[in-house]
Amino acid sequence: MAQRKSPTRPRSAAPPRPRDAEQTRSEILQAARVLFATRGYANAGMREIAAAAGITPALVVRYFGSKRDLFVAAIESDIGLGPFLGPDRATVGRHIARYFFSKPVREADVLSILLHAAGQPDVCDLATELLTTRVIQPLARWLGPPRAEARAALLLAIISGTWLFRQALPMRAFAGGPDTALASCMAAQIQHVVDGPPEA
Amino acid sequence: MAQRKSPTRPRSAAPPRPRDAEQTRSEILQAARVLFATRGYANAGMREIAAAAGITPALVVRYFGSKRDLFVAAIESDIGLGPFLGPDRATVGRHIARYFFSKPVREADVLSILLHAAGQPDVCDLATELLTTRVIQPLARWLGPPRAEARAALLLAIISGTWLFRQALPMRAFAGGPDTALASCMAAQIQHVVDGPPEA
DNA sequence: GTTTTTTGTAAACGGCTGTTGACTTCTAGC
DNA sequence: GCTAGAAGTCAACAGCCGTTTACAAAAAAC
Repeated sequence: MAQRKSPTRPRSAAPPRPRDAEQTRSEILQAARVLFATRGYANAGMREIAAAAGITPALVVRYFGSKRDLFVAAIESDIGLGPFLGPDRATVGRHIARYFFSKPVREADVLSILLHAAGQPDVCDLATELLTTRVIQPLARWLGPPRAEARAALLLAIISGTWLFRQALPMRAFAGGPDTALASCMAAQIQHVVDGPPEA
Repeated sequence: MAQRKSPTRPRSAAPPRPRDAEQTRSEILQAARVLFATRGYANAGMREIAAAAGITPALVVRYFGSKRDLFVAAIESDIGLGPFLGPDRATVGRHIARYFFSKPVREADVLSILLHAAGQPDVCDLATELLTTRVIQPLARWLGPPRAEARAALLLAIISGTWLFRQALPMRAFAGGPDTALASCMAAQIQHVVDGPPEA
């Protein structure tokens, strides 16, 4: 029988992962973003997240406290349309559409994560607050009158709806790249809302 | 101590529900629609659905077999934009917007249920198939060229995004009635897609 | 070289889940 | 009235969940 050198590490086939707290922490966050985005808050389990990060679920708890706190940490870092809200208003529709349709399907994204928070009692309040203060309000300020808030909300709905069917379900009709007819339709539609009030 | 007349019904304060299989079945379906729509497929439990219908979870299983089959039964009855796809194309945007913004927040709706299917491995295939065959394809036929399918997908995204933020999260910015600025913006936006290709 | 702190694992906890089988209770047919 | 079957309840199952506790190993401090 093969002798085992130590009872706690029976085989050294997998080398012991180098202990680096900072990298482990970021790997947990990355795994959480991917799984929250693709499977939703309820369906992404702690064991699944831990396995994707290559560690043990107990360690996830030790790093982030609880699943809800991990969710908060996964989305509070980067959210918002800030990079698009520059002075060039004439091409913002094309830029946004190109950005979203260039990302590969099923990639982690803050918007997907927030959409999956719908219906989860313990995180949907957080999601609505973040979407209001970090997306709708800055967008409304950038759009300006008339009907700034309504147009901002409509833009959020267009982008989120497209993103939802592309990333979360996902549907084949939304699967193409940035040169599809759908991407250009979306660009024109966004631009139409940005340019002016869609009704007198 | 108060004597109990029978061990199986200790108190007759609540009269025994009249036994009507057909009505019970429809009450289960209604409760399932409401809870699937508001809490999502994963978070709506069988016990919760049964309690909302006034019965026992075992009875739900006996009527519908499993949770997934109940989900199928709850959505397959009514789905589609059929009622709106009439010959009058000039006002369809206003009609759709008025319809959606007239429904009270948190009411059961097939669209909400389908959106909540995102990320659930056992039902999202069914959701994408239903949305494709019952919504996108009829809508594309009704719209006609050019870019029929892309425009249909975009319309689905606009409606679903608005509906998601209004019903599922829900966000205050989407909470108003059919006379709000957002409703009229949405109507104009839908009409813009229906009327013609948003880009040459 | 020894001790302390950090980084990680292993196993278990209570609680909730969908589902099942055995059991009552009401109702319709004879 | 009696009985067969439908309608419904009850208690329990196995399995998964997030979380906790106890412990091992690596790194750092002294």
